Amino acid sequence: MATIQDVAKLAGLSRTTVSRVINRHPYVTDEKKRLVMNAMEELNYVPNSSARRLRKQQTETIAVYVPRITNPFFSQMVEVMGNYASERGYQLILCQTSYSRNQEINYLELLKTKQVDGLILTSIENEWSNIEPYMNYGPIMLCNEYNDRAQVPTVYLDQIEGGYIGTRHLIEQGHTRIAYCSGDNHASRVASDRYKGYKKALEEAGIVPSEEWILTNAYSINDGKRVFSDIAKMNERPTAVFTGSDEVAAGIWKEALNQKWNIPNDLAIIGFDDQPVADLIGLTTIRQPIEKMAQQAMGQMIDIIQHKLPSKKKEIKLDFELIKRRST
Amino acid sequence: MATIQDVAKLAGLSRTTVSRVINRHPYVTDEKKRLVMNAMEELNYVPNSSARRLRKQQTETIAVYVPRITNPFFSQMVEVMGNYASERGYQLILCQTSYSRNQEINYLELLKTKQVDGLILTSIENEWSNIEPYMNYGPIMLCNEYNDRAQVPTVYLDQIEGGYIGTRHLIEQGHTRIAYCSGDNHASRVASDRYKGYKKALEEAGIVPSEEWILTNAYSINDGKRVFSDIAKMNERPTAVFTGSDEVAAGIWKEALNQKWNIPNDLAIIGFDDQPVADLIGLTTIRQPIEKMAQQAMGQMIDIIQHKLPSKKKEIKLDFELIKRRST
DNA sequence: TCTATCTATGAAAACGGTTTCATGATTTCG
DNA sequence: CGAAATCATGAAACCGTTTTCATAGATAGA
Repeated sequence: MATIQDVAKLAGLSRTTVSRVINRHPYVTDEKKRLVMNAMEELNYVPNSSARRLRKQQTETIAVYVPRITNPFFSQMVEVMGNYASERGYQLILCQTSYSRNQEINYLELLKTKQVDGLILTSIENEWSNIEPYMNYGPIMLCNEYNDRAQVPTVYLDQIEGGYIGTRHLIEQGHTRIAYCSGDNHASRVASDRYKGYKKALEEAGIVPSEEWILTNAYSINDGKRVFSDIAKMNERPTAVFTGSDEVAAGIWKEALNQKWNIPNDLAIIGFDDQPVADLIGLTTIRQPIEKMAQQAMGQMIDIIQHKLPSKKKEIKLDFELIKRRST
Repeated sequence: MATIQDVAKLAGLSRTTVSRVINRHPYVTDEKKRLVMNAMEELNYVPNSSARRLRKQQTETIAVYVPRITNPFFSQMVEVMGNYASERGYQLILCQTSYSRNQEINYLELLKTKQVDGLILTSIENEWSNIEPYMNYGPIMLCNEYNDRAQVPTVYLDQIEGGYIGTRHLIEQGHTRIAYCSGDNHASRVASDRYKGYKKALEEAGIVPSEEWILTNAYSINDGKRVFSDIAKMNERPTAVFTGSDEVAAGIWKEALNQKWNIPNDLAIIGFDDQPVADLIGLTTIRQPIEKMAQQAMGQMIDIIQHKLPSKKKEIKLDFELIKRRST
């Protein structure tokens, strides 16, 4: 591999001048510029990024944290972030926390060793107090997940609203026995707020839900199937169910059909996210503007990095949209 | 940030000795080791990875190329690769080519600038001759896609077999009018071989397909919907359709139901990949062992990097499995 | 006991760039 | 016309590690 020294020698100039040409500094005559360009061409020279990183103390790399990339919500997020980052000359390191606190902390050490210029978290597994110390090592942002104590830029949706809109819709369809099922992450404001929204809508309508109707630990299609069985076994069955993701909703839908239930007559289902599968099976759902969120977050992050802005709270709130389909 | 020099000073030793402790070299007395450890602890020291990269000429980073991360086939692949890499101390840079030749080449420049130790390609957009030159800059592997001319390790499935198994299944179900629909990538052996398998099965059964039945450019659910409309408009309609992915199959299925067609009586559909959606909508499909592929590929790659093995052709062939469901 | 080998450590070079500083040539301005 | 500002270039310092080389003491083998 040719180094900048080789180029300099071939061009009959100093490393400094070559570096100037590479970095488009002013104060290089066109003639020398041409000499350097030719030499670079001839030697097939490419600057070594490790050296550059070391000297410039920046990596042009951004880490994105997701629980699992196979979750369509997060893969859409990453798709958009990746493309946007690439357009602006950044590359993306993917960190899958696998819903594990340890794994999240492991990956956070990345920032310490200066392997990335910044971090975007789309979910949080640990208490914020465990994450906060890492802010010393570089900018951190939240996208999707949010937290009161986190003094960082945050792109989010008010999940109280999300839970409210969905539940309200079910109530308007005449339901009073509405189950609620979600994942179960103690550190997640998304989870707790959405539940608050559900309760709020019920309270407004003067409905008191049975405790039995609150189902947790539901993330995947298979969890959805399990949730259906749980519902089917209940003495006092709900007539509708609010779910935390389209995947879980799809699992419920699938198992309900297996058992010859009629959707929505025997059970109305509302999903969350508006993933492709929702359209496929005719699922009413609450769309989150993933693309906008991802772009806003990545844009902010690059801004912060490039202008060395101090990390401070700055909330960007986006809006939901209810997508009515056949399942309610 | 504390540097190795700071640690050395605090411990009253040389940088060399500190480095030895960090890298677990022999020939350090336990006493000095303890001194160093304490100093590192006290200063909250973490080695700077840029410096280390520069000196060691390796990055502990592997780039994975996929067309789009939102395609479930590839997101599953990346999920497994990411976890496996992380276990072995490597991190993963995600490169989405967006089915674009330019984008693929752009990302290939990464390897040139030594930003990664190796490359795993799961798809190929350019002719191999355009990719080959990059082999000079570091190890490249193929996983899923394959190519005769590529002298690199390859984890793959024989897609002739894939096309054959699916088509053969439809023939065994009594179909003789079988449409074929797929993406359309000229550089892709996966695409061309699968088509060969389709033709082979038909020929064996003495069937000559109508040219009208060969549908291309189908990647997504929406493409599937379009494909259904095309089929519905045909004079000589097929009674079954072989598709290149479960997503496309799902699109066909969805639109067929919309038009009140009966699946499989009016139209049998076979998908490819066995993604979660296949189980959901009861799609017969051909399962690819994604997890195994991903692990084999990442394992090989790390081996190659760590033992500095020369890049040469080495084919690891895995097998399909037909999953029979209600759509055929 | 004398040499060869092994153990333990540090000084200095190396990795490949960018940035600072110095210097001289050229241009601008009063 | 002389001083100040601007332009153009290179030498050397610097980023923070790892690796090579040198050295000296300890141990083993003859």
